[in-house]
Amino acid sequence: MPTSNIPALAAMVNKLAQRSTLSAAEAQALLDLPHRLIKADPGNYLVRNGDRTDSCIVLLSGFVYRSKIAGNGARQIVSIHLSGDLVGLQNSFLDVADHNVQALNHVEVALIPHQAIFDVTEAFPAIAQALWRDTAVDGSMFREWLLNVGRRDARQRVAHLLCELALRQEAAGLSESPSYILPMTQEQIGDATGLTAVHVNRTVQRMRSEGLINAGKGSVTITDWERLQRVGDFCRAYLHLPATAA
Amino acid sequence: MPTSNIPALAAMVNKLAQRSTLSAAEAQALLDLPHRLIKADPGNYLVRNGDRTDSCIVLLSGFVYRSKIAGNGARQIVSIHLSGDLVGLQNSFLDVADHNVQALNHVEVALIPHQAIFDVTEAFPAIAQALWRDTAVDGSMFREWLLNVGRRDARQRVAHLLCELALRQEAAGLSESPSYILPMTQEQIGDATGLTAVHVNRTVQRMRSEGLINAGKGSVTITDWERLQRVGDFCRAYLHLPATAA
DNA sequence: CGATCCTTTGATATGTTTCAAGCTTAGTGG
DNA sequence: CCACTAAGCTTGAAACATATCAAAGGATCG
Repeated sequence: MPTSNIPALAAMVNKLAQRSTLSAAEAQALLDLPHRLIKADPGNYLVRNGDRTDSCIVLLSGFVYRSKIAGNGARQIVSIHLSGDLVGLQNSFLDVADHNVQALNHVEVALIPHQAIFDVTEAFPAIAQALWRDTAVDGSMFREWLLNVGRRDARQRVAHLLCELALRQEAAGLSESPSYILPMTQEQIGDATGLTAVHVNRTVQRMRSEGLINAGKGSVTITDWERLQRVGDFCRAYLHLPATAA
Repeated sequence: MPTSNIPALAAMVNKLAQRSTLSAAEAQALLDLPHRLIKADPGNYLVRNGDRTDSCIVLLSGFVYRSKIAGNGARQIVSIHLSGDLVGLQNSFLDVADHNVQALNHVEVALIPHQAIFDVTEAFPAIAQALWRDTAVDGSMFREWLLNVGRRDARQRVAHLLCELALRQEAAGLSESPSYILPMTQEQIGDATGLTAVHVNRTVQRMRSEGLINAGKGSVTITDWERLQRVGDFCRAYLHLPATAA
């Protein structure tokens, strides 16, 4: 149960409202979506590749990641999600899940039945658009990750990942720069960037010695944001976040 | 102008109908979408990174690809599209294009105004779902490419790409296996797989000598489909195509 | 039928992986 | 609350896949 009387899905609605205009009625319809609350521990599966899902996931607290496994057993993390993110929306439209969803740390999620999503989108076309836009942004982030993994070297990849997570957490109001929580092991960072845990380790050390970041103990401090962005070839446009005052 | 009196958007409608159920009225509404026909030559840009687009692209003939450019100038191709594909749907929801769309060979495309898309989806919820599902499949393909580029070696990557294109062309009724048209240079194959043109060349030669494929002159012949799939760690599930009789 | 783009080849450089071991930290049960 | 254990981090040396550079040969298209 949430700590206060803030509705469970409030963070999700806020995030959607950042990118799409929602009337009070539409926002309320989203808040009223039926859902079931679930807790999970680090590593627990929320969805398994091949599952036939009947609901989509809204992350209420903690972090989850989506991954795929190659035939040789290698894992590729394809996205990382933070609180307020709609994770399983894609699966609402696809017969069978084509990837895994796992908890990164202790998480709380809400499961919303696909049918409830469909119903609310039929009743409110603006909601359909907002959710569809969310799916489109998801796609944009995959494209950037593809560029990251396909065409950048190890240092750039890690820097880019750290920039993205910093900005997303800040945009979601989950952290004040320059520090944020990152409950990822170096192995998981490697799985997200197409690198080995060993090489991530050496890369992070190098970045530390260069005065770019300070990482460890489940959190990251960015010591030179401007330079880290330059190193990571980071440009926020692909996140399609609203322009900030700063 | 198309060669016969088949409606320009027929291939798109067929493709959508493979994954979603559409009534006759819905199919007709899609066929009736207002559009402008455009031709383009190899390399021509249909959308540029940063563009503010007002229409989405349906590919009528030929091939296009989407790409992103890293700060150092390296290109990553993030998807390849064939005739009947809806290419710019994502951009309908995003302020500014986050990638390029370019012609691979001589192409004919239809441009449909975003507004027309919105209108038809409001009138026909089933169309909204079908298009949304198309966006979701797009996402699924990005995830698989991410796995391909991040966790497979050169031979697997190229094999996987060739399998995907073979299957998609066959599913679209554009080719009979085992041969199909592939107007990509080895450099472009490299850009799609995160490799160098030189290394693609050596990899393709090896695959040729192994009796897997026969490539050249803008087309590919798969000489051992079963083995190529195994080599490429290819599993069609992520394409979310309807099950075939075979 | 020339010019440009694409493929091929060789030699060398380099980034990243692999393997293996020691070290540190965090969590758990007695 | 300490000791034990497992998980994660760090380090080094060697192997490997892929990139880079450079140049020659083929194909394609106006």
